[in-house]
Amino acid sequence: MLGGSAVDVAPRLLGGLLHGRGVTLRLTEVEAYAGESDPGSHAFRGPTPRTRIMFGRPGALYVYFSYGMHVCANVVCSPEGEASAVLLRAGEVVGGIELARQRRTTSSSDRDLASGPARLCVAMGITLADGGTDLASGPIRLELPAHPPSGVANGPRTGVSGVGGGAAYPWRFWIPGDPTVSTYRAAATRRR
DNA sequence: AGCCGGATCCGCT
DNA sequence: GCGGATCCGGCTT
Repeated sequence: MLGGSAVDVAPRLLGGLLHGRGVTLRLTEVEAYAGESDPGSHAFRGPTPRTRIMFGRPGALYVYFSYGMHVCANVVCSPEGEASAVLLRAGEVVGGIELARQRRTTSSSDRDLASGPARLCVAMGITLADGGTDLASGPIRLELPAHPPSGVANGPRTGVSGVGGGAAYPWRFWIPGDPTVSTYRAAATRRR
């Protein structure tokens, strides 16, 4: 199931369901990170305390803290010892929408409830404490689609600057035309 | 021991 | 469309 490389697994997650804490999400946008060979990946410089989950068992949830205020969730794909993972970037809330609205107090429309990796985590109630939990048996569960989605689109990864960004790694995958797909934004150029 | 910069979001223009 | 918020991990001194 999840034993392959992130690039192979990522498009096959689209249309899949993420269940957890009273909310069900249909995944519409993901991003692949290949591991130690990938300059955009947290695992690029080898295992560290933060990334140990990425180097562990496939099917685990890797959650990290970003920009001082957000958390993002990834699915670990590769066999133990390797470190490829798929970032869950956006989805459509298809169950428990009232609960998702309560968690996402700043969201102005249902379309935006889980449109973005940090928003997705808030809507699902995912926190850093969920890092390392098994997506087959833990509090957050992943259900792959019965049939691989057709017509998947791909392009540059969002927000990845430097060598790992741009056209060299077109590893962002989404369901074309789906309104919950987050608007693309190139890596921010930092002030000064 | 300290600094730099980030797999982002939101509000204002 | 843009810039500020906000803090931790990882690398440098």
